[in-house]
Amino acid sequence: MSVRLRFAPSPTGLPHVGNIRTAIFNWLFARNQGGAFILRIEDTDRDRYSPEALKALFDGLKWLGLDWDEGPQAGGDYAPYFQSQRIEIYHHYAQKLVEEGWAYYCDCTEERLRQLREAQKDDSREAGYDRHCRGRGIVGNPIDTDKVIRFKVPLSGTTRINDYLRGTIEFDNTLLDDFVLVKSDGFPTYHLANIVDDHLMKITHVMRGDEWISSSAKHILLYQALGQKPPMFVHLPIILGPDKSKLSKRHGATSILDYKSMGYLPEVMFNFLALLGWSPKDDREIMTRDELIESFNLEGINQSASVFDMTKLNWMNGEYIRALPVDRLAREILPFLIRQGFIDEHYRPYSQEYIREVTRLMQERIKTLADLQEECPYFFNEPVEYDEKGTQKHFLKEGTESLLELITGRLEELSDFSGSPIEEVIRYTAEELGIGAGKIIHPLRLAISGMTKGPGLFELMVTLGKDTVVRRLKKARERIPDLMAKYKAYN
RNA sequence: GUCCCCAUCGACUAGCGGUUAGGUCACGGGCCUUUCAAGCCCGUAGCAGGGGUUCAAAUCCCCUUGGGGACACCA
Repeated sequence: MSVRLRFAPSPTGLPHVGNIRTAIFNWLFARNQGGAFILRIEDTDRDRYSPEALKALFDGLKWLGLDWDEGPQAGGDYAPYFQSQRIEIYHHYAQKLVEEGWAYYCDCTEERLRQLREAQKDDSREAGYDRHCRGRGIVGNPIDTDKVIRFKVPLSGTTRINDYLRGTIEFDNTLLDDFVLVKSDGFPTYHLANIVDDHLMKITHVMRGDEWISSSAKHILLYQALGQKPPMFVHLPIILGPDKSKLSKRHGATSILDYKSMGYLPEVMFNFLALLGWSPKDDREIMTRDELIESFNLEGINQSASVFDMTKLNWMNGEYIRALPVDRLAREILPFLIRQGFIDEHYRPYSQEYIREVTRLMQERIKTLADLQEECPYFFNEPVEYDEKGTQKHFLKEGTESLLELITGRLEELSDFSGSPIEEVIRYTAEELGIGAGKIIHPLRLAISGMTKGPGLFELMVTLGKDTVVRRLKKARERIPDLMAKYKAYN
């Protein structure tokens, strides 16, 4: 029998990288085994439901290339895949459980439950529902808004869950309270809906976050009551922030779409997340989607939580960026340049060719698609200020003005403003003046870009073009007296 | 507080009784070089502690400690 895996998010917030990692593992295992990957939307919490979250979820999955064989938009033999559209199914099972004595109606008010909790807080003894209605024989209907249906947890004994990674885990039944199956709004809780659907949809492996371990005893009990065989559980270790607590909003970006807008490539997020908590057991780090599918297995999943390391993510993104064909990279960078206001949709005021050149020059110098703004604004804007350290080092020497003037004049006369003639002019001048070429190159770079780092100067000049270069050189020369005065005053 | 899970360099990890404890990121040094990157070379750095079992323990067992998670009419 082939495996059937599901990813069952609830659309209550933006898709968290932790959940996405879970989706990736499920997807990878399904693809590795030639099984099915099912997307099921657990939208039974009508208070927290958010259409934006649902859209973001689809966007995120599609961005990463996590296609589903069954689910919303795809359909499938077990449709519908929105739990909110399966209410009657849950009611049927809930009613059956009540009739068979596994569950009961409860009409305790919120107020009573609140007081109960209050009293238990001081007492510090058993927590949870006190089973007030367990023996009252209340008759009802799942749609009744003044009642809930609770599961009748055995008063003694232990429940064992079998986890693929951790073996058998035991829970004392006395620790469990009579949890709610159907809420007073008629919607099922996660516990009921999840078990019913996993059974009906013939899910073979439940791969989900670690945080579910403690509830899984309830799930086993439900499977038993329903006379069903539980699937294989694979509880995945959670993802931590740098401070080792569960990765959350306060650690910064947590939505997969945040990473998209920060300039990370989808294949990087996929590769990186796949390696967070799973290892191919060899030394590979950069792995293609196909390699990941081919290598993925349950044995490689780690048992301990792992820290989401942005530094390594940056490295990996850089690796992928460098490996990309220039044209593809330029295309990926485009939306970022537009967003940053450097160009419009038609490359104006520049050209596709210009953007391609900038991309080519910057390819090995950026870590994210958004880095151009920081790394090389001079390709799009005139430098308004000059790097401070650079200024002190390269602009304040006697003779810098005349040097710039000399070079500017010679460059202006060049009819062929390309790499080697430019280099020739500079090297010749250096020789003529009896100085190292660096003595000319550094001040020139600063004058042209305002920065002390960047692509090779000659390439940079060619890309910017003669007019721009000459204009910036003249402007820099004019400003040097001011700069000298300013820095002299400080020193 | 109760229950549960986890424990190898700062981070991600390999190791599944016998290894000089390996790789990657980061960090430090060097090479290359017009700067910054990239690339290449080298290096610093780890089995939480204590008991067992065994000829032999990072690997198996127990305890301690530490970290994390769960304790809803949320998932």
